[in-house]
Amino acid sequence: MQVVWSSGPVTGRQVAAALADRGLAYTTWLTVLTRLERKGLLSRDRQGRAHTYTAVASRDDHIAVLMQQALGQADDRESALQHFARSVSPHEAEALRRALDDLG
Amino acid sequence: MQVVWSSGPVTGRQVAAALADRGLAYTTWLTVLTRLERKGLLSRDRQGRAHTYTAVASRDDHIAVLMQQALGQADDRESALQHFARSVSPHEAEALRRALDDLG
DNA sequence: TAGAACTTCTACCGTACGTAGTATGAGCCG
DNA sequence: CGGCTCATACTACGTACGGTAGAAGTTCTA
Repeated sequence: MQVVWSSGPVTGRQVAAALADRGLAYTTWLTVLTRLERKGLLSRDRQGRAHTYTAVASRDDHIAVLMQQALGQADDRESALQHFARSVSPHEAEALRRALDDLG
Repeated sequence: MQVVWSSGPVTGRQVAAALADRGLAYTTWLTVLTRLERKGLLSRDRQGRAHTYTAVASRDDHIAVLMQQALGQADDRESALQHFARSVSPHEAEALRRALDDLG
């Protein structure tokens, strides 16, 4: 499902071609694209007879939203963030620290 | 659903009492507890004729798991973390920084 | 204008969740 | 010990969503 994102704006035909190895029908991919659009993850744009689908947000932005949603369930957001910080690898902790420093 | 966590080990009766304002049947809460147990979020323990349900992980731990799952969809985890870092409030960024520092 | 390409509509299946009734088992009290 | 009460287990129904796809309708284009 998310694989679609990686390749920039696509038409149904292109998706079906890119993921032909899964042996799914073309209309299946159209349905998937339509549902992703209804869900707000993709936007589309008619180009001649075909639609071109574009990701509304980058994958990283989308992941940030998902993480924020998880965080939203917290009673105490900061405490939850602290737990999360303890759950990442040292390498990732370092990356996170750098990112925070870059915030200024 | 998640409200159950906050109060430590509980029996079905206690849950139903605590959430009586929702006007749901007692057996509804039993079903919910059973499903949460099957899902691995709660563990239970027979205490006489009743079961006592205990959260397997704290809410914060659970949230950390959810956040990790979101992160797991990333192509480049560090990049995703950086995006996430940019999505938190300054206050939370500070808390996160402190938590990372505490990691040693 | 006919055919190809593309979409839209509709559909079926499985799974999950919200909600709850009925049946069954366990413990306690007289 | 027998029955009453309480708790659970089993089953069920509706809704929603994701995966999968065919049939019907629309729009280019040669």
